[in-house]
Amino acid sequence: MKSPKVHIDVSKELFLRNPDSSELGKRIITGSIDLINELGFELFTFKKLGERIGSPESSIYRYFENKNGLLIYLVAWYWSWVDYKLAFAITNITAPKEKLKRAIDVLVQPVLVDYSILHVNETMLSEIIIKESVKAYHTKEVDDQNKKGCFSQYKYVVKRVSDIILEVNPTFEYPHMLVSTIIEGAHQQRYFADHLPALTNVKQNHDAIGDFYTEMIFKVLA
Amino acid sequence: MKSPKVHIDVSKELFLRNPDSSELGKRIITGSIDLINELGFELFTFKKLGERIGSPESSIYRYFENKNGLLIYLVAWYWSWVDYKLAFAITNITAPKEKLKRAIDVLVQPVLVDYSILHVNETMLSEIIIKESVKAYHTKEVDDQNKKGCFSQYKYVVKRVSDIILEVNPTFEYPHMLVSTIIEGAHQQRYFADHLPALTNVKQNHDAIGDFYTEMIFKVLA
DNA sequence: TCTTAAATGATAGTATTACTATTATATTTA
DNA sequence: TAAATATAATAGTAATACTATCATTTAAGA
Repeated sequence: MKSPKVHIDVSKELFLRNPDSSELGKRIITGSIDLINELGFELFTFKKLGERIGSPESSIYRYFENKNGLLIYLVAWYWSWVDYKLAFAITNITAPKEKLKRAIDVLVQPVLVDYSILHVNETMLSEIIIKESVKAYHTKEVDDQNKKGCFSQYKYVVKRVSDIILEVNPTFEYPHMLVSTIIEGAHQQRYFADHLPALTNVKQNHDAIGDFYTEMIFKVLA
Repeated sequence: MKSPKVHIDVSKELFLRNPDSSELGKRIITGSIDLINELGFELFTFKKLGERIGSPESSIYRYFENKNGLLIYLVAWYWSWVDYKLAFAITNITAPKEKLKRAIDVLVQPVLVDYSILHVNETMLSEIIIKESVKAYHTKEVDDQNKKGCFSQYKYVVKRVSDIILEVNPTFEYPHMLVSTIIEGAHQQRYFADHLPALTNVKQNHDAIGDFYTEMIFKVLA
């Protein structure tokens, strides 16, 4: 449902009750983005979220099984939104290399503008993705959740960009690997730049991370 | 202290009491590697570890502040061990490209042989690193722990390989970024191959991950 | 508009987790 | 042999991660 009034849909395995369908649901999403950002995912609890939004935690449990389920929802929402941005960024572009360049930009550039679609602060959400998204799938339940389709939004983004890569170089053997390396790498390097700078190379007044990965992808495909 | 009887040292910010200095300490390490592998880090607790090794949890708390501290110790031990393997792999090699090739191999090839230095099952530990190590530094305490030097073993490995990169190409601007991208990328792709194969490209009877990253690094440096 | 169903709020309760504290008993060291 | 140190055994606490119940509000259908 991508209409001018942008609405991001995620599949129904991702929640018990659709948070998009009620006021409380929307407060849960808005509030959780705020609170995870403030406390970090480990210290974030449904109890605290309930206090923040003025509702009992038992009500939040009607929307999500647990806090990991909520994180998976946020991650899926994010990738669904990125997919929308991707589609928009490459519409009417026919030259494969230019298409790829624009796609990479969407993936590796930081989200600075707050698009504020509905009740979601995308800038803040993208920071959560950088800091916490690995925790969404590094769990014991990953295989079950994958079977249910919890990660299909992310997979779809990877597939979409992989297809562009194959337009640029149809014989390249590792398109998915290259795309997921770049996506995860860019997130990780932004995290390192903030917390473990010895693991990266940050330059003043210049987006080293974006440059590095853009350069890398074209060299690998050459 | 790298002698023929290999002994891996980690700095003393990483524990309350050195687990290497007592029988109980060694059982804590051996047992935790077993149990984290079995349960995953989330379900792993000091209580369960105590039951496994036949000691009360309060005794384990004398060695480590909490389970995150223990994970940081295991990760640091691992990188200290990798650094030893690296030093060994490149001794007496003078050609920079050959040196780099050997270093990359140490970083991206899976740990299949159980070297069984002391009480540590390195193969199992390397699986923990792949699945759980991101949780060691994706926390609210990362900056404090970094200041204390908890991650210096990892940083040292990155620096060592970065220096080889600069031997191959002295003008390359992002050596640390390239090394950490490859290390984290290789781990992540092994995880994806097992749990989210749509995000990677696995080939039968052929180490795609090793090939991909080796090829990548030389193309980027060319 | 009245009736019923559905969602929410208020409250309570449980098992587990993540610790801290205390004391007795081994074990090591001086 | 005494003194210091480490471990075991046990208990206890606050917080977490839920589940359950029931009254009340809100929304939807006839």
